[in-house]
Amino acid sequence: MANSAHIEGTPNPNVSIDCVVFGFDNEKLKVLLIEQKNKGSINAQFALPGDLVLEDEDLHQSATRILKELTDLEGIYLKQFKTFGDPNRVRDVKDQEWLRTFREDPEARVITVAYYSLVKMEDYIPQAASLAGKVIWQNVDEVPQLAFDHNQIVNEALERLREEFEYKNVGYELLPKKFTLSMLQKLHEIILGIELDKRNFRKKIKKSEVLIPLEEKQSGVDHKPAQLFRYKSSSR
Amino acid sequence: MANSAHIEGTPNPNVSIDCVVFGFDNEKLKVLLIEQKNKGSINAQFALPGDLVLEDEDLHQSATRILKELTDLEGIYLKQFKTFGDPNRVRDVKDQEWLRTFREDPEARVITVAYYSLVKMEDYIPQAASLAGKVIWQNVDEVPQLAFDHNQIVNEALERLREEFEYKNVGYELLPKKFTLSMLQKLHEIILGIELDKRNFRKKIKKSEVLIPLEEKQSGVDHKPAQLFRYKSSSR
DNA sequence: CAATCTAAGTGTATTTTTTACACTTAGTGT
DNA sequence: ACACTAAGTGTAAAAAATACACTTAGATTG
Repeated sequence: MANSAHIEGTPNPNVSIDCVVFGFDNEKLKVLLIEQKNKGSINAQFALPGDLVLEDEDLHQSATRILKELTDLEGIYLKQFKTFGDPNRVRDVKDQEWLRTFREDPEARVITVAYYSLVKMEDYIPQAASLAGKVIWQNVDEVPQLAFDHNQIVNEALERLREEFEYKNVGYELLPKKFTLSMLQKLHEIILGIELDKRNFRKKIKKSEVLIPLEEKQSGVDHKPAQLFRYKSSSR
Repeated sequence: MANSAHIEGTPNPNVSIDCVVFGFDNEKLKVLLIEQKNKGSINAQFALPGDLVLEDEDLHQSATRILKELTDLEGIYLKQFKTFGDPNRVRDVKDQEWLRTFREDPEARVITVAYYSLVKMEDYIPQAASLAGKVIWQNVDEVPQLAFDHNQIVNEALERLREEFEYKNVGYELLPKKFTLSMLQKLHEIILGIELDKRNFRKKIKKSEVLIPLEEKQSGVDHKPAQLFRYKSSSR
C-alpha cells in the first residue's frame, strides 16, 4: 500500500553536530567558542565547534571526531541532548567557509544534533588556532551573539546540564582529578545557582560516600591548606 | 583558510521522525505500533509510526504531522528525546514501502529523531487501518521484535519517560480527564516499577496541591465509588 | 617571633519529610 | 441481612534537611 510519492528534487538535509563544551575555573562556568575569521567581516563572529556528519559515521563518533579536529579535545564526557531543526536555522552550508566538508546538497537546510561536554580545564589550554579559527573560553553569562541559533543551543545545553547535575553525579567531569570540598561546593553553587551551607554540604557529601580523601593537602595558598579528595568510582 | 573539501558524491542523509506513543489503560503501560503488510512477508512486521521529514518542516511540526497522518492522533504531548544515527540502522529508504515520501537519495542512510508521546487512551481508539497499516496498542513489556532499531528506541523512550515522570508532573497526560486517586497511584506504580503505600501516596498528593476534587463520584463499579479528581493547572 | 589574616574544619538542636502500619465505610450483589 | 470489594482515613517513629558560630592551620607582616 502506501502512496509512496517520490518527490523529485526534494533534497535531503545536511546533518551536523554542534558541541557545547563546558569548563569550570573555580570561579565561573565557561563555554568553549570558536572565532571565525571568514568573509572578511570586521567583527569577530563566534560559534560553537561543529561540522557536518560524515557518510559512515555514528553520531557519537562524529561528535568525538569533530571536537578533536576543531579543539584538540579528546576523551571527554559527551552527551547528546537535543536536535535542532528549524528549517531556517541555517541555509546554504557552502557559505560557511570554516566547515571541513561539503556535501551533495550544500544549499539544503542543516539539521544539527547538539551535544554538551564537560572538561577539566586544568587539562586543556585552548589552541591559539585550530582548523577553524581561534578557540576561547567564555563565561557562560557573557556569551556574545553567536552564529545561527547557537545562543539558543547554549541556553538549552545549560538547562540540561543543570537537570542532569541534580540526579546524576556528573560534576566531577568538570573538576581537576584532585580537588577540595570548597571547590566542589562552589561548583554546585554555580551550576545550581544557589548558596549552600558549608557544614550541611560537607555532611551530605560525607554520607554519599563518593569521595576518597587523599594523603595530600592543597599547596600554594596563603592560608590553612585544605584536604584534597578524588572521586571513588573512576580512576580518571 | 578552511580546507573546504567538497566531497563529490557524498550524499546527504535522510532524516526521519519516529514516535513512541505511550498509553495507560489502568492496568498496563502500552505503546502504539503499526503493523506493516509489505513485501508479502508472512509474519506481521511491526514498527513505530514514523516517516521522513519534509523539506520545509520544523522537527516538532513534522512529528505532529506524521503522527496525525499515521494514527490520527492530534493535540497530544510530544517530546523529542533522542536522535539515532548508527550508519547501518536503516539503509535504503525505498525498500520501506509504507513510507509516505521518498527523497533525493533514497539509498542514503537514515538518521531518525525520536519523540515520545503520552495519550489519554479513553480519547483514542486505534483506527483499524491507517495509511501505513493496522495500528495497535501493545503492552510495553510484550513488545515483539520491531523493524530496524525500533526496540532500542522504545526502550530508551521508556527510560526517559521514567526520568521525566519523577521531576515533572507529566503523568496526567496519560490519565482520563477525571480520575480516581487509585488510578493515579497505579500509574505511578507502573511507571516507577515499585509499590506505593496508599496512605502515604495520598498524603503526598494532597500536600502537592495539584488536584481538584470534583463534585462527582466514580460510577459503574460494584463497590464503594471513589472520589473523582482532575488536575488543577490544565483544562484539558 | 608575636600578631594578623584567610579559608578550613567541625557539632548540635529544630524542623520537615518519609516511612510503616490496620481498621472502618459506602456501595453492589446474593 | 450478609458478604464482598475497594475507598478512605491518622499517628508514631525514623530519616533527612536546615539553621547556626567558633576554633584551627598555615602564610604573611612588622
